[in-house]
Amino acid sequence: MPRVGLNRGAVVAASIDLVDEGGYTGFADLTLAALAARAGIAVPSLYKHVTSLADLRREIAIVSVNRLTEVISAASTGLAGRDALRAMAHAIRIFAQQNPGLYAATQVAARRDEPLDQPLSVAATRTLDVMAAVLRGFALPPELTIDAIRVIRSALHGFILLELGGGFGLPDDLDRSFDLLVELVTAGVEKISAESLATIT
Amino acid sequence: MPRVGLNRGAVVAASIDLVDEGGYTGFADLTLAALAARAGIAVPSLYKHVTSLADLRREIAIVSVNRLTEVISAASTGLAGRDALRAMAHAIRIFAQQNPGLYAATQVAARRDEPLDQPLSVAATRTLDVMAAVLRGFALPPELTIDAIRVIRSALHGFILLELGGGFGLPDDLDRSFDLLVELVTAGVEKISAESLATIT
DNA sequence: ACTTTACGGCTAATGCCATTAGCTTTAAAG
DNA sequence: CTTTAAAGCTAATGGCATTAGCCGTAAAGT
Repeated sequence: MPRVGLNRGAVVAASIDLVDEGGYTGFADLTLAALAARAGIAVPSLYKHVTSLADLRREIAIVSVNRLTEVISAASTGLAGRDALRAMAHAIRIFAQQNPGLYAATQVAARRDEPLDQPLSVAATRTLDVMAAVLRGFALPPELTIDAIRVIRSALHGFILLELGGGFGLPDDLDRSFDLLVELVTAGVEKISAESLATIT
Repeated sequence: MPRVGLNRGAVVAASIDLVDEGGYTGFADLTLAALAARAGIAVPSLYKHVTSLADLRREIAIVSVNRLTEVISAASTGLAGRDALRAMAHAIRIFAQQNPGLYAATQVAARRDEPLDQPLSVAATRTLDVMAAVLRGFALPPELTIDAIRVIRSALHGFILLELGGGFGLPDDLDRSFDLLVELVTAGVEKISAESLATIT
């Protein structure tokens, strides 16, 4: 038995490859059997590096969330206000199109009561922080920032899920629909920003 | 073996009960073993009424989509324009909150190439028709109607998924965030409606 | 009323999956 | 050169969907 010489990192990396090759359902379809085959070892050997399939999924989710954060950050740096928001929106969509499996992995919510989800929770919080930073240019009051982020996340998330999942019949002119969505949300955020400023004044 | 006297309808009904009791993940967690236990028969006996688990899932999806269509229709009849849109939005969210499992079942997309998905496709089309009817009051040109429906679906869908999946940390003031989302989308649709009218004139 | 047939149930068996237990070997640490 | 921990292995278990094939029951025909 010539040792392959794997470690947790290599196993996770291999699983990420598999997830991404599997398209939108790659994350849900991930199986230890497939991973072991890819890594060139027997299935039970995986347990030397990973405590369970759930553990592996968590790890993949963390990596995916971090990549998404990175993408958002990269897309919006140097921009502000509506430009930053638009850039973020398109960057997220492109990430999802290019890495549908990882985007799907991004969706797993961290349970606050589950200690094992703690690292994922931290990663998710960082994403939200970056999103909040993108909104800084709108000068929204704190409570409205929370609402605005929720609205933006919802709209983008919903569109992307429907797009990846094939929920919009024909892929006809999806770009135009997405642009409209982004413009609509951007205009909405600008509006509530203006209103909140008016109230203060 | 005292016959239980089941038929396809009863089996599907029992599975729908199970899915709905299972909360948000009830649809994904549905298992023939659990269903057989609930129905009081052995697992293989289910195959006398259903050709596979996938078949059953499809059936559940159809029922769920039809219920959602009904909910939207009921909520919006007698209303028009922004009132109809608002009513639809809130009705969908309430449906999802009260029947998280069925709402999740609603998400399964019909593949156009798969003949078995045909009935589901039909059901989904009916939902879109009702949504289009809700938008009638805005007098949007046809292409914009498609875009508008996509935007609305995306926003509502995304919010509801994040809400049900626990994607928004604390459930703190989610109602307010949702109201904001609805107002924002409504305002956006009104705006593009006004713009398209202006273009024509 | 009697027979026939179709249907609704059953048990047994298969195969895929994750997971656990316990063994062996390699490679690094001493 | 020896020890030891890590990394691999095979074998076994239990949950799941699915298939094959058997048997009683209830309805349909005569």
